[in-house]
Amino acid sequence: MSTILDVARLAGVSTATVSRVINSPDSVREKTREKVILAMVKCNYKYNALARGFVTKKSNTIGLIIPTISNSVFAESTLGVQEYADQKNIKVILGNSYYKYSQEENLIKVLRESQVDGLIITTTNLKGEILKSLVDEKFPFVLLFSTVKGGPVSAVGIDNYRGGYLATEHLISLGHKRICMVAGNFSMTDRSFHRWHGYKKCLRNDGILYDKELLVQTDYSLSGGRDSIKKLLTLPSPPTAVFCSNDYLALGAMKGAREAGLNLPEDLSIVGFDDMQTASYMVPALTTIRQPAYEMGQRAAKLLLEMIEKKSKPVQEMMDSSLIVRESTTIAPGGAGELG
Amino acid sequence: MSTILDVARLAGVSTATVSRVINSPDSVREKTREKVILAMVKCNYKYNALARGFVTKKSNTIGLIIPTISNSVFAESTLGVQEYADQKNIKVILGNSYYKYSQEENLIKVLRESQVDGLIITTTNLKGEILKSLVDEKFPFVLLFSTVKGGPVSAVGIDNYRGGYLATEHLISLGHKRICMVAGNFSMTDRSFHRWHGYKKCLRNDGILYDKELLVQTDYSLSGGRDSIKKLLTLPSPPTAVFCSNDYLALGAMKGAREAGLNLPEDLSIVGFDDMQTASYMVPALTTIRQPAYEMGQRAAKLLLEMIEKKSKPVQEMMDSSLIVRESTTIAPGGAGELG
DNA sequence: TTGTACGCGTTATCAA
DNA sequence: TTGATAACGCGTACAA
Repeated sequence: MSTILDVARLAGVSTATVSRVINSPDSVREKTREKVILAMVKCNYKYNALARGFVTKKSNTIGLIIPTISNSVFAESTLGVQEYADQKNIKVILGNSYYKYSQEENLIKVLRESQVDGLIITTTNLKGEILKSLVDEKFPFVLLFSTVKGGPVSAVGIDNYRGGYLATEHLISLGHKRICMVAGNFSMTDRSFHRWHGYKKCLRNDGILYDKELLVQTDYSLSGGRDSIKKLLTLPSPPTAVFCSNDYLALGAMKGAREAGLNLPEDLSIVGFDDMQTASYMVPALTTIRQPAYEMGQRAAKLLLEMIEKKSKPVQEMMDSSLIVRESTTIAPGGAGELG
Repeated sequence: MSTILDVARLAGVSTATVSRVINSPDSVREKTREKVILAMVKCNYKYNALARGFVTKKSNTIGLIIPTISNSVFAESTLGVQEYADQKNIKVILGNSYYKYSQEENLIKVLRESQVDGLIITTTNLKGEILKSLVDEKFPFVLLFSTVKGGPVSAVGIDNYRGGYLATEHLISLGHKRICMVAGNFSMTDRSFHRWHGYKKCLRNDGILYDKELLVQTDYSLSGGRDSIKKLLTLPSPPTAVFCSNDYLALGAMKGAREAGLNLPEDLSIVGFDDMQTASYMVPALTTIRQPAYEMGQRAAKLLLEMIEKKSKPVQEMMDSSLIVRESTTIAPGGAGELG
């Protein structure tokens, strides 16, 4: 593999000149430039970005840590990050934490050793020591899908509490009183926890007694949704509606409910969370809380690159989320809702 | 940011000794080691993997190029690659080509400049010049989702021709005669092209005249599937079955068919391709050709790392694919199939 | 077991 | 406009 030194020798110039034709072609006389370029093709020269990073102390690489790429909402946000980074000629190294804090810790360590210029993290543990140390060392990073309010941390996210509230409110407006929740494990994600808080608060505001039997925590999987709803449907007084803290759980719940002999949506109204790309193609089409995952990824990338570039101050950005009503929710059996 | 030199000074040893503590701790006396480790924590030393790569000429990083992370089959394969790489302490830089060859070319260039040790590519253009140049320069890479037979290229994939054949055979065995195909654009992916070949050949072998009106090419999207099937259903002699070259198209086709007033699966049998994670949760559950995407990712990573390590010979690996019969296919209306 | 000294490919500074 | 050269942080012969 030839280097600028080889090129320089072949062209009869110094390495500095070769470097100049690469980085600021205008600063070198046309005649010389042509000589150099010719030499470059002659020895099939390939630029070494790593060596550059070594001296400029910039790798032009950022790290992106997500729970798992197989959840499509994170695939969407990843796409947003990538597209923005791409357009700024920044590479992105992807790592999955699998919702495990130890894995997240390790990824951060490894990525920093690789001299990434910054980090975008969908964290599993907002209170973790590792995030504190990033702050202490003024290492640029932004949290994604996580809204911390105030403090020295950049973040982009939505109001998960409000999302949970909206979902529940919708169900109540349809006349539902027995509303259960299938939630992602609180220990894995505080987003799910906040959605549950919104759910609980809404019930309370509408004078519905919170029944802790109506909450099931599970892992974010299709089968988790299916098994959870089946369990809930065996309760002495079974629910007529369910709020699932993501769309996979909702899709699983649809299957579970059908397997339990229910008709959808008549016998069970279902609300999801995320609005994944296939949500409107489900049967029945899924009512859900939309999260602009792609845009969030883009914003996070923009914020991070600004922090790296201009050493700008931490910013928390709250994106809009909204209820998308489709076919999976309907009036409660027996009791009439606002529509009845 | 402190370096081994700082650590060395603080510990009163040479940089070589610090380096040894990091890379082969056993080769240094315990007493010395302790001194060094103490010094490391004292100055909050962080290892610089980039500098190491610079001297060892190994970045311990590989590049992964896929069409788009928002297709869940590529998310699965990406996960496979990542998990294998992770376990070998290799980082993965991810890039999306969006099915565009120019983008793929550019990614390869950028990743090589970043000194990745190798590349895993789900290519959009098997005949492209850039792949040839990788071969010529003996740069380690393996193709994923692409089986080239023989030649100096490593690849892991499935037999797409056979997949198309199996899908069609299944439909024919159910008594279908008007079988259409909704395919991903052949210009974007030769996988789709090979599946179509299998489809065509199977029709021919069973004495069914191939009707080119029954083929629609579209982009790999939900709406592409929906719109395509709607168009096909307006044919004078509409199809009773459809083979879609991936599961997104199939899901879209389900929606389109319903919107056209059909009952599923009675009025239209649908076969997909990939067996994405939600396939069995669709309504009706999708009959499809299973592709072991996760395992393929793992194999590709293993192959690549072996090539990098041992300079091993190129290998083509064909993974198993199989027909998974679920609920979306049934006996042809009117005509009785084998089951009738 | 430990230290010295050089090299890796590039940029940046300063001088010409 | 161009050249000479130091510097970046680490690994590794080779020497001690």
